[in-house]
Amino acid sequence: MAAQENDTAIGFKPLYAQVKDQLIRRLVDRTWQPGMSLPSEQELARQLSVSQGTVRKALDAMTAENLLVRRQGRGTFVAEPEDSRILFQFFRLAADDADATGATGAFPDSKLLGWAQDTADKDQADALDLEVGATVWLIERVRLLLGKPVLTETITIPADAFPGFEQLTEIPNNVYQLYSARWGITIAKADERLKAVAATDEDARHLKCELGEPLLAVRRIARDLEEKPVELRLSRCLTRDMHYAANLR
Amino acid sequence: MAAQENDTAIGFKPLYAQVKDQLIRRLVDRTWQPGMSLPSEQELARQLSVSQGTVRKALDAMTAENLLVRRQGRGTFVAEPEDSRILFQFFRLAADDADATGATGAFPDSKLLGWAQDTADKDQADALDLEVGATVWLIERVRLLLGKPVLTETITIPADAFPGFEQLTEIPNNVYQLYSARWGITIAKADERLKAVAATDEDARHLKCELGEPLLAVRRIARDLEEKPVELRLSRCLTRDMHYAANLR
DNA sequence: GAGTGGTCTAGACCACAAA
DNA sequence: TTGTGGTCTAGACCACTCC
Repeated sequence: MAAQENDTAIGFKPLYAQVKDQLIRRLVDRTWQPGMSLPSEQELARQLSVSQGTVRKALDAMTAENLLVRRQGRGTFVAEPEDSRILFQFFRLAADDADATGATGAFPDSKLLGWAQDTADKDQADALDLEVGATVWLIERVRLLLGKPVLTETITIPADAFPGFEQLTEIPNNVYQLYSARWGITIAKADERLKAVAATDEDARHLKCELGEPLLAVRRIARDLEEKPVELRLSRCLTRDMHYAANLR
Repeated sequence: MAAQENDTAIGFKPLYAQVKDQLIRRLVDRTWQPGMSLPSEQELARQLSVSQGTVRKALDAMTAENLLVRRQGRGTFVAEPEDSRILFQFFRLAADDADATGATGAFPDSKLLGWAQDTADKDQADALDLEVGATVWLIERVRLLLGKPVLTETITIPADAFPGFEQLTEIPNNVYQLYSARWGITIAKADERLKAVAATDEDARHLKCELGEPLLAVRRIARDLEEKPVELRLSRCLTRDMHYAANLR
């Protein structure tokens, strides 16, 4: 492989980790785009001058991180942000009578309240690694399940990372699909912080609930393939007949 | 390995999965107890008549599930329910000013409110796979961080699974440690459901908060090595200066 | 120095999908 | 039939720990 013989240096990485880094680089630079198939293990091993087993270890790790999808007999593919996966991976709200895995079965509909340009305040700037005052886009939506409003969400994204955003005429339900298709941005992981809060006037209006009713507030920072924060999403969820599912292991 | 040649049968499992099952059986029957070291990979491979690579794959999987701890040069050990691991793995509440990984740094203190025997209602019975009316133990505690009450918790466990529970004179802070040491029960994973609720009279008294203040309600079902539910834990958390951390990937 | 897990290799055979 | 990923094997060398 492309010679990385730092053995005693602190920056040492095993070969398979170096291979993984190389492969992720190809995802970042869009050499391999969502849906495309990668070369076979044998071919990659030859290209990188490592054994097939080492390539496999890198591919397995990336598959575990939902970056790739492997199908026996067919090949290895770059994961796509289809509704079903995004739903399972990033939408942890489920009806109380659904099963334990956390999938709702249906993608929540969206009612767009509006979107506009703004400047980042301290909180947004910290979350997105921006300067205070940097230009951002705000998107406000109410999301519905089976026709009923279940949460409001405010999405903040840096204008710099999404050039031409102002030309959009509509915001699709699945914005991660949009980020990928329009700007080549892959959301790879997200960190969420949950709190219980009281419904404000505005919450009550949007969610048709009582003023002061307890809501689940979720603060999500979504990151791209390089762990760079690219989206801040604040949600406020009605949890009368719903719950947020988490699996600890 | 102990001959399991069902190839076309629907119950087919790869060798390494069969090996893993075998090893877990030895954890369940306490052949290997927390803190003990396992035989070396070579030795296990010989015992089970498989290659070292196959054993390794099983061991790696179990390590990923926090059942084992491997230390280069020393050996492979059965994971212990020490405070630091339990804290990191099962306690997702953190102060807002802590870092993003979800560790609080300190194990929350406990103020025991009492424990008593009771009979399982429908909800408890469903959660723990019991008959309605089965005998259970209830434990009520308030937990404190830096001296301040942050949550109340009600633990329900089946009396059958914890014989001699009535002889306890105190309940330690880390009950998973107790389950392990006293009854050989290992908590391997847990599913949590979160909701926002309003503080009741009792909540307000225990947490020194306002009546009706929004609290984060966490319903945890903890499972043993065989995925059997062994504990139901209902928590109600003050999240004014705290949050529940979740990582989505 | 002996023994352990961590990494890497090379090659075999299988199940599966597509042509 | 061909090519893919999935499994399994056998053996090498390294880094680390303990004696």
